[in-house]
Amino acid sequence: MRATGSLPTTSDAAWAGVRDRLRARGLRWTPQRRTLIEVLSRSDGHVTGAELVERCRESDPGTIPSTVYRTLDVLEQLGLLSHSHGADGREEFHVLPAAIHGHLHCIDCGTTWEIEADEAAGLVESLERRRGFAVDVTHLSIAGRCSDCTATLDAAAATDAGGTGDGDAWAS
Amino acid sequence: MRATGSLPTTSDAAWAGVRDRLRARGLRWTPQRRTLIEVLSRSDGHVTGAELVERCRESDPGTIPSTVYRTLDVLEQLGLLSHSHGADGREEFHVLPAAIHGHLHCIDCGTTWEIEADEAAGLVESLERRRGFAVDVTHLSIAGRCSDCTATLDAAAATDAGGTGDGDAWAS
DNA sequence: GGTCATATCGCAACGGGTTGCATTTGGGGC
DNA sequence: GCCCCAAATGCAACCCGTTGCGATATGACC
Repeated sequence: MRATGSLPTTSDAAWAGVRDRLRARGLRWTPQRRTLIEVLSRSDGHVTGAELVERCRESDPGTIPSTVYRTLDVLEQLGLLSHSHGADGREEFHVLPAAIHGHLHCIDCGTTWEIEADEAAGLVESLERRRGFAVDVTHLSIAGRCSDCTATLDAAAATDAGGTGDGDAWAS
Repeated sequence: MRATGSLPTTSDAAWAGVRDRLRARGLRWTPQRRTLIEVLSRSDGHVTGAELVERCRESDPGTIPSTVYRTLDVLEQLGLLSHSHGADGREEFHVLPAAIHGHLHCIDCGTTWEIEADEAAGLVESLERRRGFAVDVTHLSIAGRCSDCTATLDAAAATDAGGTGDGDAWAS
């Protein structure tokens, strides 16, 4: 595990100032926070809370979940990450959102895709105009079935004509 | 609590055939399911899982959570309800969805609104066309700030010019 | 009415996440 | 270098929901 100096999946630069940004707000720089930041700086942008706890434990076996979650809240307030909920409702953290974006979630294969703000722009504007509702795009998580899984499913249906049958009410 | 014959918030008719629909599929009609159905038939359309467990306990103190959740799954397969996740990721059940619809969720006041399929149609079509992704509109839950809360917030900001300041990255 | 397969139940343990509170500790001020 | 207070930690209990499994009971068939 030691990863002597490489594997920087997200830009290290962005994390460099965290300590000072915390201090500037009267918040503190602690070993536990340092551990989490290090884990985050190595992550590829999409992680669940439980995964983060797990990875923190790799560096510091004494890691306590509540500490991690509380720190994640703080970092979210600093704008260093955002979270949404997967199709199953579990927390999913998005590290260093370079651009404001939402997520697409395939209920069959579980894959996640990002959707850029402009893809949702129509919806956002329409809700804003018609209801004055300001959508939090970063929290937006859309469930459904991806093209691959739809194809697989169609093929299966064609083969054993009859198939599973149920629960596809929404796949118009 | 006996509600001798009234308080039917959702159409009773829709629930009448449940027993037979279950049987037709080789599923069973049990006292526990009867209890849950009765609770659902009195509900106003939007409930959390925990609320349902709680209300079932009112009629039958011996109610076990896992039984309730499992029955909810079954009913969802029958199309009698659908679920999504609130802004906090908790399960939210939508009873007897008369029309396919998604939900809007104010992160400040917690109110929920329904959005009809056509309001999301633009998004749905665009995702279908551009990615072949079939959106599950019934599971769609959009977080953001409603017009009232936005107004309140703006007023507050105008007053003590400075305000809370943070975390509003998305309220473009 | 009795038999039997199996759907469902009850229960207990678990997983992810949150909360309240006593204790510790960062770090600014002296 | 030391003091002090608020921020943060650790811990324990809790909440919501899920899962595995042995025990029970529905309801189809006779």
